[in-house]
Amino acid sequence: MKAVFLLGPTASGKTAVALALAARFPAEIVSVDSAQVYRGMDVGTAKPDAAARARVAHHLVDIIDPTEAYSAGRFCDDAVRIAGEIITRGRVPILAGGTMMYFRALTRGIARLPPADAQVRAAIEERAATQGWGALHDELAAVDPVSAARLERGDSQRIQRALEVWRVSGETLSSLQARDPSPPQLPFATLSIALEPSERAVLHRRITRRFHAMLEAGLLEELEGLRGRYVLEAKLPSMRAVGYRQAWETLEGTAPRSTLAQRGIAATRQLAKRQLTWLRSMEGLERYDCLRPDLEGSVARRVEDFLSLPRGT
RNA sequence: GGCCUGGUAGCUCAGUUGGUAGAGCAGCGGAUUGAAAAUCCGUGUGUCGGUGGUUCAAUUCCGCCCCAGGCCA
Repeated sequence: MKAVFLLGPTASGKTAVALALAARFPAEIVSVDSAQVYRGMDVGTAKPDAAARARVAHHLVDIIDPTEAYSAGRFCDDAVRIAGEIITRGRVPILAGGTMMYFRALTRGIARLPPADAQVRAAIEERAATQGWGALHDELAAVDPVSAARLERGDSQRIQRALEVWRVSGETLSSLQARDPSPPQLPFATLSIALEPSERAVLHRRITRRFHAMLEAGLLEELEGLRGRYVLEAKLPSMRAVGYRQAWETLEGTAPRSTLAQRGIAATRQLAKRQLTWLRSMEGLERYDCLRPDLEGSVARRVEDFLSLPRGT
């Protein structure tokens, strides 16, 4: 009853490590990635290719359309269920990815809250458009002063969520969050491996190369195709994903094609920085320099110890 | 070779009627409870191209030099 968590920023080599592990013992990979859930968004999310997916089972990849939304709450339910099924099959679940809030929701628990309500969100957004988020922050302060004190006046997304919870459930976000604070016990023992670069500059170089490769692999064309198949909007979570947002701007003509690479690379670096901030604050991780030679081998030896397996070569 | 226009933060540029300078972007640090690849908060010393001169004081005015672009030969 064991599972492996593998976390790291974008371009840190998670996929290669996960596949190397799966080559050494029977395993299945559970993606912990808020963008790889979308069907058709392959190039920009660096999804594992068909060969890798034929070799090792991948879960929580291609599970919704880009018109839909996923969430940390759904991820927790899905991941716990799927990991259990993998264990039942006699294999080891490798939960690998870079969406750190999903990891945190899984390991520290997440309060039971009402799911998103598109109508309520639209109504709140409409009011924000005329009155500004400051007014909505004031409104939140009247009903849920604890949450309001925690949130910045400009934090539109969290103010909206707190008001949404209040309107949908009649209870405040802060009281619901305080209700069952104890983290749910995961039904398996875990080893958490974090991949972090010893030199940020090297990661930046990798990001640059990778984004250029994505453009050559047809990121822009992929998005054009998606726009033909689905009714998409810029505000959808899928279209806010790094790379797709910038490509969208170019297709709409609001930002020139000539700056696409530069904008996409910057957005990716900023993502990596936020991911590294998460990792620094997380406890209970075994940290590996993702730039070290033989990263796959050293992680594999540690994981084999954890699983009490005889060592591979 | 001559004339013109530029040379200020990593990049694009603003500015100082002479008192050593500031925006956007990037970068860096942080937060993070069903949108999280999201959303938000904080963070700006840089030989003001070089060198001489004028001045109490020059990045600012003047001379020369270097570099880039343009025009004329």
